[in-house]
Amino acid sequence: MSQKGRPRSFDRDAALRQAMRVFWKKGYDGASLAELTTAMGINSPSLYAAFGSKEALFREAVDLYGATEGVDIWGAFERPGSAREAISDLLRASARAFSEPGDPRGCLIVLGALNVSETNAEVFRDLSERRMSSARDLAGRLKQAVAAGELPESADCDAISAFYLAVQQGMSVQARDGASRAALLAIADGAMAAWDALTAGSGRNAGA
Amino acid sequence: MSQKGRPRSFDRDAALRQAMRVFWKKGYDGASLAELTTAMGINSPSLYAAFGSKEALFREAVDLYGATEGVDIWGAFERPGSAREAISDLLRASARAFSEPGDPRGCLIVLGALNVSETNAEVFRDLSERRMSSARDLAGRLKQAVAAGELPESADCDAISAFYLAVQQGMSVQARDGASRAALLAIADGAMAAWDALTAGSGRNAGA
DNA sequence: TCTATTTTGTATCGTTCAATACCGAAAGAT
DNA sequence: ATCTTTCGGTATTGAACGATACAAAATAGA
Repeated sequence: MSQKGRPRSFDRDAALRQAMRVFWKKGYDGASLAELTTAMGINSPSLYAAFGSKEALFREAVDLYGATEGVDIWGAFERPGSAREAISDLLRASARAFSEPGDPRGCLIVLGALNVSETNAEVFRDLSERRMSSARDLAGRLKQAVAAGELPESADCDAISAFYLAVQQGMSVQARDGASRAALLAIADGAMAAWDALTAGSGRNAGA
Repeated sequence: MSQKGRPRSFDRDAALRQAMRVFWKKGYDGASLAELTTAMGINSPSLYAAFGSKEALFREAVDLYGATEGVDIWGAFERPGSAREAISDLLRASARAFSEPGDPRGCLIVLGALNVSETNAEVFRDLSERRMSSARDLAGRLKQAVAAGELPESADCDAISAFYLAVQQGMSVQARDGASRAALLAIADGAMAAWDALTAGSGRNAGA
């Protein structure tokens, strides 16, 4: 009923998966239409008919990334367990995801567009908001732990969240530089070494 | 004696400084020749005569960045003091440099080229090597502290170095997302909260 | 003053970019 | 079987890209 004319001859989901991998590897600006259409196995008119534009295709690709890789990485936040376990699992899952053999290295949401140009301003904003949304999710999990009495009231949840997210983002950079899975896991463990001092600290500027 | 023909009518160093700021803000790929020449106040033939190519100009810009911003950030490694002070100063100086009013946010060496394309492969490699060289410098300072008896033999200097560098790299990402100076400094302090546990730990995988 | 040498500004090179016009092909609807 | 609708493939669009050809302009040395 919905299918009136000539049916599409390619798998839209499979094509989107290939596009996601190209964006993941090359970034938004670095991924050319020629490279995208080659990887997707279609011609550019088919791409525009099915996805609208390069920017719209990228948005769908990022959504798909969140629904696949993102679930692997952030899954610990849905499962029961302590806040410490959730963050440790987040970092260790990130280390594994960013060094998965056969996959592009690092995180699409972090590496997809870090420089603003005239053509990618909206894309940068979208990714930036996703990153900041992750920070809010992480802080929310910590505040929940405070409310549950798991962490002291003095814990600076926003600062702790920003710190652990910075570690995860730095792992994306080092993954691009070829860091081994063991090296990334060591970074994750190193970050968890701060947990006791961070959560027991006096909230504002515990270190120094 | 060396000046035979028509003298150059612009200040090469000043033009390079402007080029550095454009690359810093837009990245290597995102900085177009038109934008560079406009900021430098010259035409493209003058750019090519004075610097050779866009890639060669970028290399000189990164060298200048290292000789100016880099000195501010890594200065603590030349000054006397404990390894802990050196790393704390490194992170806090990074937080300040990445949020300096009037300057582009984040680090040119981290953000200049994180996606590899056909035209920037050598640029990516150059920046990647600079990042890894920083990791070696940081680890070297830690090993020096171990040799001096300041840190225990069990300290995993490479892992600690990778962790703190990841924090610094993540700070560049959050600086691009608009994080305040206070937020970046809080990340630096949060990372230092790991120091005691990291350096006293059993070398391999202290956390978890 | 004349020649050699280098820089300057204009105008443009060929390539690649994202995005379409066009038309024949392939399906459902009647 | 014919009409309508949508898709596929070829060819191409105008704009922006990095990089130069060229000739006038400006200096040093003769």
